[in-house]
Amino acid sequence: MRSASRLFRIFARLPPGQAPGFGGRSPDHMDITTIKSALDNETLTGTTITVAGWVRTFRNDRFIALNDGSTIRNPQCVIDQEKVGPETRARFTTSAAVKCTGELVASQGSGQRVEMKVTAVEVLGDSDATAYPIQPKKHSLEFLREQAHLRFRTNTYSAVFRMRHQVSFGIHEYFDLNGYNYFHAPIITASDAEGAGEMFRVSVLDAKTPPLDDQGAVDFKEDFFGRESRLTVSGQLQAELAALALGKVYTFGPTFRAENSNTTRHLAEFWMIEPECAFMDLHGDMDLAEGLCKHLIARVLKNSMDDLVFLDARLKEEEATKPKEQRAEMGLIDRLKFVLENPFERITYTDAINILLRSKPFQKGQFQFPVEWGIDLQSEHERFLVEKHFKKPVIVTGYPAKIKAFYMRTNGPGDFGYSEKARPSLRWTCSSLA
RNA sequence: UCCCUGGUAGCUCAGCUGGUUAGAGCACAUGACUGUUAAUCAUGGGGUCGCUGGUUCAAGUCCAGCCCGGGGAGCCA
Repeated sequence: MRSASRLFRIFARLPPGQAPGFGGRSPDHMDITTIKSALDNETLTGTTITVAGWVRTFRNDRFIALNDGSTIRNPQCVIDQEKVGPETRARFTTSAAVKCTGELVASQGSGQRVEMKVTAVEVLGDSDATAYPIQPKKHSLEFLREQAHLRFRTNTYSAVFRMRHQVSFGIHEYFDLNGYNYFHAPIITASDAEGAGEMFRVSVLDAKTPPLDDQGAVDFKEDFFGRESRLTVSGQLQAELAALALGKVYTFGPTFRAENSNTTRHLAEFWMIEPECAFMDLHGDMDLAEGLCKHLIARVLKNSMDDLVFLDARLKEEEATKPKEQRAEMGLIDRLKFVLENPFERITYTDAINILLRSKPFQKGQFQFPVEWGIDLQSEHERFLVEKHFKKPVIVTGYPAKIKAFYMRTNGPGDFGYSEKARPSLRWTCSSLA
């Protein structure tokens, strides 16, 4: 292991803007080439390199399919059976850690451009085949969730986490390109953000016998901060203050909600983006939101195509098990491209209600919840607008003030009852991207 | 919290209207294999059918309660 200070000196010597790639070699293991660069960097073909990764399968007593996490692709390392004895070959079990050195040559078999002709192989870590639960086959997400320590070794999880990196990085990239300052709102706070959600309490008081005040209530003056403190549900209030001096800021950090809720869209811990901008109108707000979605999609399509192709196929398999009328019309990649290439629909709340009132599901009485001006849109209404009517992301504005939060801006005196705050109804599309 | 749905081998699942010793693929073990692509072939081991109670000559199968998972709704973002 190189020390942190040594690494820093290596980075420090590089010209600005140049990534320390070392020709595909990582800076902390100078002798090891990532599989991604071995496959993509054609100048490496014909050279001798070393790769290190975990065995996915060992075929025909001869071919190690190796994965190192840099890509979803598993190149095959071809063993010379006269040099690698049966005792060693028996250790190439699924998930064993292996280091291979050899020449990267044009593949003799079909299915890949290059393969490694191994001259030296070392098993760095054995994997007990009788105890290892992940097989080279599709597993259910429920099962993988229970194998929390091993799930990243699967194509599905590793693909998702590589893409999460691309999305997280892209969020910072987008706001930076647009002149926003990354703002860190407090995570432990006394602010309840005007009741945005149920909060987790942060306390060092003894839960069984807390100190009490004169009225018999818990005395939070005795607590760590001298007052009742909780985990943040929103950094909005602090970000607004910063925006009034810095102009443009955004938050992107952990947020906590103690809702008694059990759906895939509700997490107790999630990362939230909150841009705050001085001197911006509603149209700028909508442009910013649409631009962010498209920036992230474009970035993922550019940098994560291997992973998307895999997830696209996985989704198609799952869709095929559903009845025809329940299947999604578009695959994952097609949907991403569709969102990227088409402008988002922008309508007012009143338009949305009118569309719903004229819709087939409403007239046939298929909506579970009533539709009339003044009610809040239910999930089924938003889904109809996005999935059936417009078939693209929709932004609904101009909600009746009565059903929106008080901090949202109204259109002004005389134009009663409307909120000007954009309500990005794109969440259905966005959430299904994940 | 409500609605729907499921729980059978390590994993994914089949098991009809209740009826002999509960099956398949994968995984695992042993053997074979110098061009395989989730390799293949042969042989083998592996089960408290979620739990408890009930109906019945007989329950994986029917009934009730409970536990756990998944999907949806509400809540919320």
